[in-house]
Amino acid sequence: MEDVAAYAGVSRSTASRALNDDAYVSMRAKEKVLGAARELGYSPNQAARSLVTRRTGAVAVVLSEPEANVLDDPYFASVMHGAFRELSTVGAQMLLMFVDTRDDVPRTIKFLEGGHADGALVFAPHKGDPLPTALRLARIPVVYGGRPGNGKRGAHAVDFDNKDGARLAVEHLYNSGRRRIGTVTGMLDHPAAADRLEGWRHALEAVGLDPTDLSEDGDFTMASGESATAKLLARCPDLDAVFAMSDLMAAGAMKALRAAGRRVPDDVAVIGFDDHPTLAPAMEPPLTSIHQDPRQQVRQMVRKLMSLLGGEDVRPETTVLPVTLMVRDSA
Amino acid sequence: MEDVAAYAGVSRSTASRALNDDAYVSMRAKEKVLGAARELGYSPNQAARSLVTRRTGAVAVVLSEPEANVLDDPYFASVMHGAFRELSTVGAQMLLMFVDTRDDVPRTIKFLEGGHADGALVFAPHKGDPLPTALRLARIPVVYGGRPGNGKRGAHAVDFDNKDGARLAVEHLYNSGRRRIGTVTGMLDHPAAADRLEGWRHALEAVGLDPTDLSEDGDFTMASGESATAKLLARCPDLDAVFAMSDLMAAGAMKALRAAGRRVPDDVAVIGFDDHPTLAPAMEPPLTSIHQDPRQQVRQMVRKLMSLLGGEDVRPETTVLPVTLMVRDSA
DNA sequence: GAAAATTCTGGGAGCGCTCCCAGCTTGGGG
DNA sequence: CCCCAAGCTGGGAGCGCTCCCAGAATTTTC
Repeated sequence: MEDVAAYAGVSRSTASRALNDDAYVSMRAKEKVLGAARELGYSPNQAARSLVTRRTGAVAVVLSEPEANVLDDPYFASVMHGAFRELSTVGAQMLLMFVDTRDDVPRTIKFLEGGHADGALVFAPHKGDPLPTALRLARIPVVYGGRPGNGKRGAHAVDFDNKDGARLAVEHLYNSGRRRIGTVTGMLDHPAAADRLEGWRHALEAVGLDPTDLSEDGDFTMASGESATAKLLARCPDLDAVFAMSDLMAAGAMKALRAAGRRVPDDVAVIGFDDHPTLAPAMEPPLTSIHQDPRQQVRQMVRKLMSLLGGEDVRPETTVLPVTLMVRDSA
Repeated sequence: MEDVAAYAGVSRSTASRALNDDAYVSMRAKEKVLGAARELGYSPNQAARSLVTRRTGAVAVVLSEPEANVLDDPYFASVMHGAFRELSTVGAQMLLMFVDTRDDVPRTIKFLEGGHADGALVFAPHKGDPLPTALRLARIPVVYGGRPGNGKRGAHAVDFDNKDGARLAVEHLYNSGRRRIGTVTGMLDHPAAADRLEGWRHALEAVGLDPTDLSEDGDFTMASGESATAKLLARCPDLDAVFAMSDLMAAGAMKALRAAGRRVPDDVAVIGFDDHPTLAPAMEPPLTSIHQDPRQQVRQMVRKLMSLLGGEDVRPETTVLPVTLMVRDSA
């Protein structure tokens, strides 16, 4: 920077101010500095800057989820890409971290404490996940994607309206004449799955149907969707609708239904959750699904984190994003 | 650190040495320092360390690929996760960057030049991608995943044996009696697709078959696999096998075949490429595919990058990883 | 048992930047 | 015409660490 300043004929201080467009720099000086920087191919040393500003310009994106789920669920791909784009717009770098095993937790905390990142965006912590507690102790600015599992107050989060999504699904099925509406859940220690289950149950009861025996547990994978649906079918041969808590499980459900000789949607209707832009319309038949927009979720999360980092005294709360029903052919 | 040193009753220097387990520190001093650090909950300031060592401890993972592909192709999910795990083992952080548009290139370069990362792992640059050239000019240590598009010498890369994969597919199909073996390509400006196409053509010619009219261009997406297969079928109604250059396109091919009333594998055999651990076996029928191991690729890439960063004078070369044929039911 | 080698320690310098403060310049109001 | 506020500039300090070097403590060697 010294060189740039010399080349521009100003002092280090003025150069620094110009480069960071601070107040109190004359137009002339600013232009000269910027020109000099360009000509000299100068780019500031991030480490030195961080050392004094105590900001790294990086945000950690933490996926606290078993490996298999993150790998297969296209929802996470959307999240990662959305996070990158949103962080780009605020000039932040994206540090990606996976937390698969319990061993990863201390390492992640250690890292975050080391000041490598200014804050973190944490996705999908499930019930009993030690990460949120550790994070809170470490006093690191964190925004959660989805309601943090261990119902802690005082967390900043952006969630989808999972309960309402389930209601939309059930009502749509009910209105098209279905009366035996089963569900294939996600892992129930996962708040989203728990909320969807609750929404499903309430919606059934609201229209006077009995949820007993109509729920089978899955784990968000396609294979689990298939086996859960098979079990459901064995237990309730008169099943006429399946609400799967992810598109991937809906795909599994369709496989099971096909294997059992049921036609979709003629014999059994299927509704998914996620409305993944390529997966859902590509299915056979195209999947009716609860639409949620991960990009919007990430945008809100980034916004929240930024105001947190900006020192604003944001009240910790969970922002709930609406979901909608996307009707295609499967229901 | 000063505090830790004082608490341990040694000097700053000794504390630093102990923390970085340098040579020439007595056991006693080391233990005291480590103990003090633990008790005081000290964790070193990365920025200060970077400033003097000129190392950040972070590696950028760059996905130079159109958005849609990265989002949908489960191959990239495997790559990201593998990269994280491999980088973890060498204590490096993972900075994720997507390069979708031409505008992203200068920003990416700027960033890497700024010394935010020690090196980069760059995936899937296609022909005409300006990134590799820019990267070379910037003298940043880079290892490519897949052969870099613009056939530059002097690049470090880890690729799969795409030609041989195509050969394996064709030979398997030929040996099971298929004689009209079509292919659905990926984007041909993508080296992997180009190599697979060449392998397919050579293999056909090697057994005395004519590749004319039997190739249709796709772009690695499921939709393109479907439409390309439909076109292939229209042109060559006697088609009895499809070699799709990705599992996702194989899924599309199956859809098209089903729509045309062809049975798989009875009428038309289908082989994919990637052998994605959850996608391929989940298909109906389970997909025969060319198996490649992204984890192994990433491991080699990280190893290469590390020796590059370690100052070793590694000869730039493309390491070629073998692929195998995974036989399931579709062919 | 002294000299030489070896292991260990502490202080000083400096990495490249931002921030604070003092000072210098300009212009407008009393 | 002087004073004071506001706009702008430059130098000094210091962020928290690692590295270098000189010197102290310990061991080895003849």
